[in-house]
Amino acid sequence: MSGYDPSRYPAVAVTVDLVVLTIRADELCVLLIRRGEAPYKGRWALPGGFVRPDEDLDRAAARELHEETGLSRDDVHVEQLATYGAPRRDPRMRVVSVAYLALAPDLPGPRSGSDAAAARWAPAVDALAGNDRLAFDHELILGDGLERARSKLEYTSLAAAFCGPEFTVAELRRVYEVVWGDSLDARNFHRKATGATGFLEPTGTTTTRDGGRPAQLYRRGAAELLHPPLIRPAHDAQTRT
Amino acid sequence: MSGYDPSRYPAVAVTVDLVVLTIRADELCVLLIRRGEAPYKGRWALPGGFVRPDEDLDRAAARELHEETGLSRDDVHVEQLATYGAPRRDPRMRVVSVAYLALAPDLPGPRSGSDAAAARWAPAVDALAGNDRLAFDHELILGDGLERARSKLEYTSLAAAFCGPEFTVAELRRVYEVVWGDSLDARNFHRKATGATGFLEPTGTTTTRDGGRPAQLYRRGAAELLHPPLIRPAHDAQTRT
DNA sequence: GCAAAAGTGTTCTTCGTACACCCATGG
DNA sequence: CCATGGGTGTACGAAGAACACTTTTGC
Repeated sequence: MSGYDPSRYPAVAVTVDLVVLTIRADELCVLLIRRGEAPYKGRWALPGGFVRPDEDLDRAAARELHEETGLSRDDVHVEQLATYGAPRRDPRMRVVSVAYLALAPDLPGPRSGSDAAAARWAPAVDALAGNDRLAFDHELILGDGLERARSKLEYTSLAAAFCGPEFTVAELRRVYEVVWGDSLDARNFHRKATGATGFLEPTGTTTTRDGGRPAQLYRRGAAELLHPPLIRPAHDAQTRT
Repeated sequence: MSGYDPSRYPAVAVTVDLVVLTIRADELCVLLIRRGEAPYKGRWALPGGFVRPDEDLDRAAARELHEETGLSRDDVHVEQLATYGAPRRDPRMRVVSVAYLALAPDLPGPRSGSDAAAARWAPAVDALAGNDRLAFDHELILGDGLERARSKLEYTSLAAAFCGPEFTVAELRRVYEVVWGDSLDARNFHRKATGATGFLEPTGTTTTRDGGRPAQLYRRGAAELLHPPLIRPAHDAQTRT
């Protein structure tokens, strides 16, 4: 890194953009904001905003998340996804955007925040392949976020971030089924999920909210990584050479 | 993203930093540059530099890599690692750095580029835990890079990026052993590596450069992801509950 | 009782591991 | 012919998939 010459390296704006995912009505949904200003006025976009002068990137992401959803970092899993900086991705000026992935439980309470003209939860697949394209390169970002979420469910305890503080094994299984778009054997899933060390912590109480026999309630355990992992069904896709 | 007001959001500089890894003499090594200017003058740092006004981030990383090593993108695997933007990580000004991970084969040819005062390949573990600390937050970045490399070897064909264009199974195995710091059963490794679909493509020729019976030479195959993956030995670390 | 969902047991197969063994070269 | 590493065969045990079966609720 040599000396910094402002005339040679003009100002760059740094933003954070959020891929906020949740599960509503057995669908994987992403939070979208309708843009109230040009460019892309009226189009849907991922929530986000400028990083403030003395603000860490993670903090900026948490702040934006709170502004748009009212959620705090304790309720939601947030992690950095990737950074997007193509020269003309924003027509106004050079904008480098650090994207974050957030996984939230389905929140029945208040949703929209302050400055957003309109916000909605859109089914993730519709947002990716729908008729009205997202603003900027946000479909690219969303695609990367979905891929990250899908693969991280396999080897981390992240699926629990989609559930409330207490949940049943069946509710957890629905998370996997919705995110992977695949059905799983309830019996084997139960064994694997309860068998993975540090994944689930029984609360001792039960619930019948899913119907049928009362189910044990669990909290998320301390483990971040799953041993052994839950493997996504192979779907016998390719056979090469 | 609301309107942009330069007085409220002052200039931010964006740089790329590179974690360039290679294997030399059975050690995982990282490329370091000695800084010729303040801050951290005289200290070792990861190679990197400012992103140019009309330059994509990936392109900036490739350019810096070429400047420092002479390597082009065809020889080396390069991928984005993460972005670091703590407010005071650079004492001069706000600098957001997009870090890249590069995996290169051991190059016997020319090494140092143009503007680097001094460059060296340092064993990665020494650079992380050595007596002279790296400049800026580069130890944090290096640590993340090493972790990424180690885990990606399991489920991608990335290990081949450490080898030359043609290599033997034993040479590939050495890569895994060095990166993971573990010894692997040569016979089982052979079966798994040659059995993974699209991982290795036999050239038809053999070599005796490793001694003993001639070994088949391979090129990297088309597959990016390994099916099935090569699993890192468990080392029977934890046994819980 | 019946439907519905939770949870357990069992069988079969597949896969990882350990290691015996043979192959092809250089010296 | 012997040392060295390449490569194959095999046996055993662990883990995953499929599914029969029992348990406990609501209606």
